[in-house]
Amino acid sequence: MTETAPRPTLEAVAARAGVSRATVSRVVNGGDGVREPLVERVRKAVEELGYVPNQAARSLVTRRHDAIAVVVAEPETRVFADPFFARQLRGISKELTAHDNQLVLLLTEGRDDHARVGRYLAGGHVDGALVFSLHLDDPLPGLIQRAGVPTVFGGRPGWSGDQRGVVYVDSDNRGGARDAVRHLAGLGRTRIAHITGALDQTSAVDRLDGYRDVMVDADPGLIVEGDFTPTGGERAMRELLARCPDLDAVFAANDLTAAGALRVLRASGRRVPDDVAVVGFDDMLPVAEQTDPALTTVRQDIEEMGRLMARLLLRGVDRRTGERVGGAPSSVVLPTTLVRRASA
Amino acid sequence: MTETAPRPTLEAVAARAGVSRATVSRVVNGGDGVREPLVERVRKAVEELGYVPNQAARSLVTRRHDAIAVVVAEPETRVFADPFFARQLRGISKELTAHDNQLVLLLTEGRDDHARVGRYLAGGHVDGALVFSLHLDDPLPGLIQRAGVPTVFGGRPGWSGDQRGVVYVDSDNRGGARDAVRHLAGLGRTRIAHITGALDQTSAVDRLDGYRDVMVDADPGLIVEGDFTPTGGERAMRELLARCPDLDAVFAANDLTAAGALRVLRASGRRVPDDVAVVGFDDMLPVAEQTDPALTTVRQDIEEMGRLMARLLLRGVDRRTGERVGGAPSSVVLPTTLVRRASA
DNA sequence: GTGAAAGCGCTAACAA
DNA sequence: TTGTTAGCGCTTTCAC
Repeated sequence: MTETAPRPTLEAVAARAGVSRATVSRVVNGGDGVREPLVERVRKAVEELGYVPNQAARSLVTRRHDAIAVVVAEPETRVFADPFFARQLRGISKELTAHDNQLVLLLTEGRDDHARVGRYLAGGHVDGALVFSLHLDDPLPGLIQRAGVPTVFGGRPGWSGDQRGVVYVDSDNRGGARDAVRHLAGLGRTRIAHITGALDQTSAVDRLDGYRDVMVDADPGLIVEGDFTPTGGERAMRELLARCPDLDAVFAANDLTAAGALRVLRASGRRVPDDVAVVGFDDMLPVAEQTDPALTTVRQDIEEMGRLMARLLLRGVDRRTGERVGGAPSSVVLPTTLVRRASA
Repeated sequence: MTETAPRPTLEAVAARAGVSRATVSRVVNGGDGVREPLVERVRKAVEELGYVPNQAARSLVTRRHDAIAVVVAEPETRVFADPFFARQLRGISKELTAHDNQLVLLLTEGRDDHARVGRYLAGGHVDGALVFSLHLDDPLPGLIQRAGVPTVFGGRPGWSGDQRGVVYVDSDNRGGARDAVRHLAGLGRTRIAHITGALDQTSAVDRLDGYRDVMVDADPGLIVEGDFTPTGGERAMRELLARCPDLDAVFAANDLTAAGALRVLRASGRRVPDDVAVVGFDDMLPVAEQTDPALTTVRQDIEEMGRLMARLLLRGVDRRTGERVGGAPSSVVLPTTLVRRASA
């Protein structure tokens, strides 16, 4: 392995097959308009030489890259506390692979990286971007919009800029929250509390809205702000218990929060679900199935979210090449399902 | 945004700065051998035009891509049950970013994808590969080795092929396991059981070896095979309890397994750590801190592993360009640390 | 130290 | 249907 053998070029294949470079190119790119016998000969030559097209040369002329960027902002937060991220990536990867696209991963660590990402996207290295932006005040979405790259967001972006043309895929956080609270109500619970998520994220806001949809005139004391962490859940639960000792149910903004709440409830001597019923959100398996009792929760199809994001993006990208697509893609909100376990 | 403005080329910058393309190229690539006033003029032109080099054109001539592939095999297993993967990626990403390299993510779903990955790597699209291969019989490592791409493995690859030149970064699984068991022994425990991980993975094998290092002539009945999952941990723990009701400690191959074991212990009426002390492995926070009692475990620096992998790879890649590096990189095994919590 | 010119490997008009 | 030809934007000798 001292010297890597030079890889064969179109030229070499053409020579071997006894045709022109153009013909080889046609065959390699689908073979339309080339007569069968030639196609066969070229295929054979490609095979024998182990020819693989040089993507750089191809991109140089086509201006396509068959690559899309996945931008994940602020990985220090939620992204690394749970396996969501990996799940979404998997969905994205599957879809991209099916369309022969590569996935370029851009992880950002705060402000300094924004410029870098902006430059990269504006630099025309990829055909589009899939962006996960978690916070309401994140400057990234705006930056990316300015870069002029086709983009699909993961989760409703909560920024205040121009919303036109923004495409996102999200779970039905609000609807899922409604289902959770209705389920608790259906169990006969009347004093249903809510521990919110970090309210600088749209998912937390939407879940709170869903709670309010059902608990139209809920005691404001039943709502406490959490932050999507177990510790936050514990603190919030203690506060709730102090404020409303008569509560008989808790809807937590996510499973991690619910896990924290569960611990405090147990420590306080409450039995779950007998005294207090608990519902989470996410169906984050390593947590939801391991709590004691196992958690009733709202499941979102994370992998499907990823797949859909990629699909929407590729559709938009195809359009660039002139392919018909029947209108601009629009956002999609995926349904959630309530998963009943032991806690409610 | 109907028509994307054509991005400025070297030519344009050259014209604006009143120099040749060659000079601009030199400045853009470090500015060596160009006199200060010119450098300044070119920099200004670049700035004003918002020039970003076309990577495709550049790669076409340099044959470098400033991109490396991260190959993750079999994402359906462990990778998606815990946040490890994300952590490693983060470490990798940081290091690559610092060296202006992009991260191309290749997720594989079983055999069908191997050919695709092999083709991609052999196709010379990237300068190197970082490979996570979890199973002993994985054909991927061999495939990749054949592709002739500089590669660093995440975790000691356990395949039976030619080991020469194989570079990997791993945690000191064996040493960490020894520490865990010694800690239990230091607590005065004598009947220390071990629930292994999935033994088709080197990490599980190494941890078992570490256990054996300390428990030189342990009762074979104290060792039960698990699979790194909570359910496997439960099953194994039940078996252990049936076989050796007198055990006073358990070293579980990972935290998930420990969590399962903990539940069974509690159900059986054992108090932890009073009756049975438990130690896990990984320090997977969302689990280790949430169990009851919180888990004493062996921490590995996952992010550092990722960073190191990237560093080793880039070093090897640089060498290609003729840069001095002082010998081929060799594998690295990172130390672990015992984290004491309540369970032991 | 700087510029002119020759490609890198490919696709896409256009001609035949 | 097939071949010829002209670049895509850049780096890199090689003159000057």
